[in-house]
Amino acid sequence: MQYWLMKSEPDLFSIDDLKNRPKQTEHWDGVRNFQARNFMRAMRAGDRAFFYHSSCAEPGVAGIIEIAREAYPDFTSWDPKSPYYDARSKPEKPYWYMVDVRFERKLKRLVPLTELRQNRALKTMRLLARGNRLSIMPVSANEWKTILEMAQAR
DNA sequence: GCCAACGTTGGC
DNA sequence: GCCAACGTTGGC
Repeated sequence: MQYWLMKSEPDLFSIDDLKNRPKQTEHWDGVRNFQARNFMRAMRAGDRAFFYHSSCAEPGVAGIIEIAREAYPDFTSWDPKSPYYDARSKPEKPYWYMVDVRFERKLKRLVPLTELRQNRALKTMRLLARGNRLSIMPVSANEWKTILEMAQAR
């Protein structure tokens, strides 16, 4: 099983929003970056991901989600009314992809970005790399474990 | 709202 | 294929 981190702006879509969806499942649309798209295509059903809250008062890791369906074409990409519309993408030749995610649980507390930065065990974590803006990225087993432990502390 | 950092685009 | 210009991300 692989581990991932997926960013979302909680004002638009938070972990509680996912929790309140029917079947606690939702598709992860709107990814318009090649690296992030390629990571999504590498995801397998059953993989776990951290749900990360970004661009908000307290950015950080909020909870755990499961990959419920592997990558399939992001249909918002050929919908002219969607803010994620991209003329290069057609139903017969999709350009962008999405996965379905299922709510697993919230962490006991949100682990804020400031704490992640202070933890020496996470020194090489991709999320914390200078200038990183990827919205989807892999997480190592050690990083995963470290962050789970941080959520239990305090 | 600012701005650093980065990805993408497009002229050449 | 280079690289300047532009747009976007996301923390602060």
